[in-house]
Amino acid sequence: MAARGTTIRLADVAERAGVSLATASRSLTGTRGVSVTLAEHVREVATSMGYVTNMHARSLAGGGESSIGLIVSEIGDPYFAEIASGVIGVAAEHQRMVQISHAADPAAVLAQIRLLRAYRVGAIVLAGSGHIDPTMDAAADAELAAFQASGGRVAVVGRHHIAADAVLPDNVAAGRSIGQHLLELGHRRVALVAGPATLNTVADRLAGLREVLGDAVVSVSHQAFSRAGGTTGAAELLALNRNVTAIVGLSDVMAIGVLATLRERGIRVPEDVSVAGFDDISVAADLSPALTTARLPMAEIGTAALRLTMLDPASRPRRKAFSHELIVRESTGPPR
Amino acid sequence: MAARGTTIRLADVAERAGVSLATASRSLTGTRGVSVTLAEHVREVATSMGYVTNMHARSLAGGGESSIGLIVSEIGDPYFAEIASGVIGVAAEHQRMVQISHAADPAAVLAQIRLLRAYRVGAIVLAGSGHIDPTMDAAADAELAAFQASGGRVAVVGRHHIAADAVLPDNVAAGRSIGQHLLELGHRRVALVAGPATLNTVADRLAGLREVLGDAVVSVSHQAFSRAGGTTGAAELLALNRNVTAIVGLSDVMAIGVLATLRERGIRVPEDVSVAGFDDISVAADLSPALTTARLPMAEIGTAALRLTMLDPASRPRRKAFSHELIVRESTGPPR
DNA sequence: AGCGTTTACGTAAGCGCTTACGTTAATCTA
DNA sequence: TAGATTAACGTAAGCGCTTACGTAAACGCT
Repeated sequence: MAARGTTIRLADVAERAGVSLATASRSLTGTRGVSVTLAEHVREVATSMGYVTNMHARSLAGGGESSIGLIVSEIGDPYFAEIASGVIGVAAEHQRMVQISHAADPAAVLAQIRLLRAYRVGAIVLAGSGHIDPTMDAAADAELAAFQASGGRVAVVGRHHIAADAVLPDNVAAGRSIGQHLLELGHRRVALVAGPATLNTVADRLAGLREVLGDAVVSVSHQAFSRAGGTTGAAELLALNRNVTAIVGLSDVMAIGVLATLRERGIRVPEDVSVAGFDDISVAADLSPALTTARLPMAEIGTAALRLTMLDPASRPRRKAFSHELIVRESTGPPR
Repeated sequence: MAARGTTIRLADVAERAGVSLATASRSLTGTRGVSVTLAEHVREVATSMGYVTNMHARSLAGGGESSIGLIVSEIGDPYFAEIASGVIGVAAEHQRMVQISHAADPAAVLAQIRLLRAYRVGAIVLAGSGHIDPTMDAAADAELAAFQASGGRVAVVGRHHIAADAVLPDNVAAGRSIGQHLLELGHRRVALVAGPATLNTVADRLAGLREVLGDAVVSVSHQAFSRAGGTTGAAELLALNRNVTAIVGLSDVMAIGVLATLRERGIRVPEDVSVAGFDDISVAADLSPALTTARLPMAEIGTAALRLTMLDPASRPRRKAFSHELIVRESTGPPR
């Protein structure tokens, strides 16, 4: 909170401009009912005095636009950073602030939703994946439901067990595409380095891969959904020595970890083993070697999510599907 | 704003719990003056009723912790994403929300500072680079000064023309290290692909490079401080055909762009030309080839910036310097 | 010209909360 | 055990703003 009794109130501006508080308020908010010249005058006085609206007071009184809450697992992760970029872009178009929260586990998500509610945000975009087991997200879902019941809007990205607007990346089909691609190249022994099995995103991608690959999936390692998870997953896999000809990371970030481990061990990609990922984060094309991946337009998904919350509240929840695109680059090739 | 007349107020909780508004407030905020058992009872009632504090009201009334404002050029850029991650981490430790704003040019920065002020944030972290010409940032600086005068705290990362806490990455020394490294490898014709010449960050890195490289700098291209800027800068350079043996991008992101253009043209790195960058963003090690760079710990810089704002206000402004570390990887080698 | 409308403002009632100040009962000090 | 603290709670005064309502003047119409 700003201290110092020097804070300039709207009342001060009104007095200095020789008008009532009401007129001053109307002049600044653009509400009609004030002659243009007077309004202009008030605005000049306000500017000259360095007046700054107190959004808290404005919100309390019922005016003002609300801000947007965005919950991500980790903003340092390119996947979420790109979603955030999309969300912030749209928010800025509408003069809305975006409050970003980190929340990696269900308890943290719940806490952040509570906080966002306390801040009376108008909408919440939940970017993290939902869990297969509905009970894990139950508390958070209940909190979101209460938020919606009180007029708040919410949009989730990915499958969640909650009646809210949703942006759905087609993870299953993406998994199929990657699997198909590998199969066509001739791979019959592929390993998967995945994130936590409890996440819908992971489960869906896994389902798509398995559907196409079938018995060709000879190993699945569940690790943290991060680069570090990718490196340990790959290391674990190598220790198993299952003679795989391809490894797919369940996200590009994980695939980057896989690539790192492989490089470290002197295993060539794609000559010795092929590697693929999901998402097509922007650096995917610049990796060593450039990563084959199933592109899902994260920034667009972010903008779409926020846009959903801004539509007319009627006939919700809405869902918007996003299809993927297989991007074949250098990290995949025929098996030896 | 939440709609529906169903909103549960603290007064409702107080009534239901059979206590006064004041006691209810004290129970929830932890203020002493209430017997532990009564406070506990009130809290239970509040929870059972699904009460959610109205932060706007709380802030207006003078209680409550304020949130943090963070201004970045583009959250999708790993450089800023890592800073943001650091800031959000510290903020979470203190139960503070972080409001993130995108602002790429001085006018946008000014607008965002105004908005942040309106939201009565307690502190503002300005992550974007300052400009060489003080007049470009004059308006924003004045706004920040006013913010500080009214009790707000501000921390900037990098050189800015304002009396505020600052975290200073040693860009000049980083430039020297990169230059030195190239010189030692035997390079005598190096090109620089830089961001806007008006930015302090660019100017400082440039100064360090020039100090060491001297006449060895045969070309400097100023582009957008982004991957795209890197690609066009490299393309421009290639068109000039100056026979350079090394190219340094003024940031890793730009270097990535350079690498992309080189790869596209079939120019090998580092055999045909060496490439280096700045920052050591987390993917730098995973590039093709792994990028030699001057590491500046962005996440730490983010946490340090926010921490500065939380210190005792006395004896400010403070400045905290961050030194760099030369990370030699595969993208640099002796010239042909 | 007379009456209803609209326009331009002022007055004042909150929005939901914290906290200074009072009041009473319980605890302590000498 | 009387007087002084202290603890536990209630009362009420705002925090800075928006907006419903009221009023007076200006405007429109027949």
